Amino acid sequence: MGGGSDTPPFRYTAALAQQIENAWQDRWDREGTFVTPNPGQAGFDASRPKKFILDMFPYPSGAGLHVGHPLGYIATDIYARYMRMTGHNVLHAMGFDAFGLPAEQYAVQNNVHPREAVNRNVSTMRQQLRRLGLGHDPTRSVSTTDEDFYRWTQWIFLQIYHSWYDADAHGGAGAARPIAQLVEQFERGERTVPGENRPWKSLPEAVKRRVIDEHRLAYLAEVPVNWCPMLGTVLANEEVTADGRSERGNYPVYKRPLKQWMMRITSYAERLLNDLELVDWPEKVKIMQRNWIGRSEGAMADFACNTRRIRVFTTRPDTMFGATYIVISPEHEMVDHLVGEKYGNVAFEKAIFPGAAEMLANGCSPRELVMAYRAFASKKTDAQRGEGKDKTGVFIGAYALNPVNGQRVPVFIADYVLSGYGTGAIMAVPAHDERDFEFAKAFKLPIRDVVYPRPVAAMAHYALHAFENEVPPSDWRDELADYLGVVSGEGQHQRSHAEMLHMIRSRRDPARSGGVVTAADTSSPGSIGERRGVVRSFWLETLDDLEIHDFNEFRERFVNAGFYARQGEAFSGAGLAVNSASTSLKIDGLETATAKVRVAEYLEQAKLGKGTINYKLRDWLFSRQRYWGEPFPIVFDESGEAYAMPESMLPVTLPHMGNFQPESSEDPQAPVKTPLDRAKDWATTTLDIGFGAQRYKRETNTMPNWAGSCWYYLRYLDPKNSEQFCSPQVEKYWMSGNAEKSAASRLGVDLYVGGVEHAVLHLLYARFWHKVLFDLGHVSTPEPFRRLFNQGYIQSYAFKDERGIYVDAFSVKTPDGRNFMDCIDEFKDSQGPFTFEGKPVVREYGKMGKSLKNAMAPDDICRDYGCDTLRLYEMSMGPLEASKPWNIRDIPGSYRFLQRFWRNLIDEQTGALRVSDQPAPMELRKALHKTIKGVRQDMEALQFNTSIAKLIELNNTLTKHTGGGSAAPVEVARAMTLMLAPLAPHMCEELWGKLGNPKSISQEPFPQFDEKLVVDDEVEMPVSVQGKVRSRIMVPVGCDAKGIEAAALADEKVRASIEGKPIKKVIVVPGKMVNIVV
RNA sequence: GCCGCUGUAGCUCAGUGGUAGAGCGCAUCCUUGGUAAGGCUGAGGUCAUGGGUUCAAAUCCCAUCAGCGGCUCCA
Repeated sequence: MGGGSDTPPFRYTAALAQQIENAWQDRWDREGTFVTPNPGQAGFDASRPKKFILDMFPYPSGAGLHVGHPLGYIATDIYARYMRMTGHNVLHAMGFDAFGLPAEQYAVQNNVHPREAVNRNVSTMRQQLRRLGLGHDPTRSVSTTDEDFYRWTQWIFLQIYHSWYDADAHGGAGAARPIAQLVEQFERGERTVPGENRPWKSLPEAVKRRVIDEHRLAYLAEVPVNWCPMLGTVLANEEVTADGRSERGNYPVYKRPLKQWMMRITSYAERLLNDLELVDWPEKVKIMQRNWIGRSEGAMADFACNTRRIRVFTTRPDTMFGATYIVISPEHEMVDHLVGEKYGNVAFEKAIFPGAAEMLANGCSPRELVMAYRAFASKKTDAQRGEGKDKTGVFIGAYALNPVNGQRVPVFIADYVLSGYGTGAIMAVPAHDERDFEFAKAFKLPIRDVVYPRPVAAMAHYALHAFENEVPPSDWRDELADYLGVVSGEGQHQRSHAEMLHMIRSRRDPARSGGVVTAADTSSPGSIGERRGVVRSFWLETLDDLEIHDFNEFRERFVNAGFYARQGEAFSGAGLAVNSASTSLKIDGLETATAKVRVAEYLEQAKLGKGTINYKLRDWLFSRQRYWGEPFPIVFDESGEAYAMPESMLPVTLPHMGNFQPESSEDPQAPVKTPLDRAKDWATTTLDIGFGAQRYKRETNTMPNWAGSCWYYLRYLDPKNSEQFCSPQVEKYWMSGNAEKSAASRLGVDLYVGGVEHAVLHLLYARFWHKVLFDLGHVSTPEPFRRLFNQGYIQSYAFKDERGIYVDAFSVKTPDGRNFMDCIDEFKDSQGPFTFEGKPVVREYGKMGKSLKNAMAPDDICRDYGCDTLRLYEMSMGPLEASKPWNIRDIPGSYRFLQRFWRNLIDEQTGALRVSDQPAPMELRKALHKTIKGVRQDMEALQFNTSIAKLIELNNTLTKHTGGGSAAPVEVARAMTLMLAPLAPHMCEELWGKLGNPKSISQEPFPQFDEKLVVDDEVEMPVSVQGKVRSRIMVPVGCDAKGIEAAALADEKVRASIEGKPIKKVIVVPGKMVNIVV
């Protein structure tokens, strides 16, 4: 390492780095360097602004860290160190998300109890993180599995359980309120009981209870879940593969209704959406959350059917005149009531699905077909439902009435309508919805245009109202193309479409102008302009594309409202309503947006529906049939009623179980038993929860592993508090700040760094809990995470052998027998062949990971180079947010930079400091101050790669100085050490000590720059003639445009380029460049 | 299919209308004596492609191509 026996004794080698790093890590621990006091505690400085810096909660993997994991941790550490050096109180801690499936699976596979596995893995991970020199506050570390932690997770669950969502609060924005307030309102008659005519007091207890439970933000409901009988548990959607099998074990997964705890996150949909505007997050993540919440404006409309009404949801009420049939989901509860006795004669297909034809031939009834179709549809998993887009379905032998025109339309069931979205029923508008179009085509149902974009509307107008001279045998296609060009011409859109059509048409009326457009018309619509020829040929091409050749056929399309049927695809964009009039409502000619409003108004008036807002977001399924999770603080009495346990009984501790594995079965209908059901002594208990001592059964489901990560950041603030989950004063300081600042700076965590894979679920769930706590007055900010930053992944190559199994990527050889990993650059685009133990392997590229057998442990790099080198390398790989390939060959570059810097300050032979008190030469000093300015900016913006590049450049400048035999000026040495300290803290601590400072460098102020020293007094400016750079001139910084112009024109090379031609124009941008136009 | 991001030196990336840049790698030479060492100097670019706007485009606009990510019968 670092040379042979000749290596100078005090060179910065791996061995020296290790020695320095160990010494400083010990000293940081000993002195509690990174312990951060809370308000009111000794050492707390209230005058400093706060920074709460947070990493996404890691799961303590048994596999240990690889070099990809700490990328974000190193970044937040650098940022935290920089903030400490710029006068902030910094809170930066690290805890462990140790409940959940991965921990349980690890325990099963390694045959240890999860508790033991977690303890072991946490301590390994703490060691690894410590080795990276991360300056976390060790006193604030928490684990979700600590009783002292999950006691408060249960407490928050109770807060949610004891709350309801008052949609009227805050002028309609809504807020969570204690459920006791709801009961008071009912009692005082201030609020009517939904679905009840009787006053609250006269209601039976059971009804009261049902009403209250239906309002709770945490509630029990029977919902379809992903049930995997072989694993004996429900699975989250992301744990189910595309083929409807479990990710682990590849077992079949079924949809099965189960009674589960739910969280009413849908109540918060609007606020979760709107408050995204308050936070400084990557736009990408905001978009993902918006899509997930999936707000859509539309209308509910009731289609009368027999004596009942089918309620549909649509985002396009303006197309209601084009609704030619109705589709409801196969599981829709109304199907049984609506299904007809027998089929009459119809002009469309009655049923399409495997076996349907035979059934129809045998004269099966609608009911029988419905049953058969339901069986067919339920066999498909969600994923399979989406696979083939071929439409299937069954006409149920009933008709409904279209509320806008009274038209009788057939009712179908089809699995392309999902029961969980909207009302589970749609009006089908085949001309303006792709799915409906496909279905209508398959079932031979009518497809009727009701919206045309402007050009098509113009075509329709032309087709239906053409003058004699515009139809065959005249050259009508030319006329039409010309006319379309005019209609679609620039500046025409301000006019109403109808107005414009009228104007243009009347001008072309042969009765008026003789069919000749005169030159007098050239400035008004319909005129002859310069570009008419080009525009006309464009429209002729369009007519060709639309296969418009025969006038009568063309006209027929519009007479039958069958333009899109003929086109073969739906038009789902906005345009103008057509063919949309009845005796009660007429929207022809209205723009889509206006038409939507008009139809919604009509529906409301006619009591047939109303405008409404729908969300894709569903309530959050909060139960897991697992052992390794937080128990619910809930018990059931003998009749099965649920009761919350009082706060005083928390925590409800998880019983120790030797066998904690879930029960598996091959029968998808086998009764669901959770592991905790088997803990008989625990599952049944005698308690006094306010009704005297009674026997109760405990809730034996556990919480999902999202629960702990929903609020862990709040516990970092006050980790040892045994009275509250967090004291309000402490919460207020770290989340809202001490001063009266702008709203933006009061929004919680100042920087939250983590992978984009948590863009939706974790961040949405955590925001939801935080908002509930905010509404109930437990936290001071409406949002938990003000600034979010997604670090990229470290990627690497992976190799699979013939069996498709990953092989150790570090043993893969190139064709010439070298290790692939040592020469990635050369073989980046090569196809190999690559071999592992002589056998051919296939290369892949992706995220680094243990399972891909391409992971490199940070410990190895620390051993070979020191962790300062590793930190520096990881940060200089590229922008933090970018994913980038790990390339071991680039690490020595970072290592050598540290060596060069060290050598600039330290005599490698004696180990003595080698700096001089002489002032730095002006050039060096200027370079220093420019660097300080740049590094400060880069640090704030988390652009550590560029701040490192700037420091390398400065070090190169310094090397030129010291290379001449001079010692580094102390002002440069000090400033550079301080600037490098957040990035390579151990080396800089050491140098800082040698520079005569007893205090840890982490407490020292970051260098300031002198504004005067970052500007040059002379700048070089390029002079270009006709846009080409011909020369460069030096001008003083303050020089005005005239002076610069004179200097430029005086330049010889410039004069040569001008060649005496007359000068038309001289453009001078002071400080930037001169351009001479001749 | 839809949405988003990216495309600049061999590699990883800076560069928000005004001079094409950094680090690493590579090459020459010097020091060092055999190396993942130090220093000097240097080569290396159709800024993905094609149009447009402008005195001036890597940068702004439009289209296309390639790569990556997310969502996907969401009415």
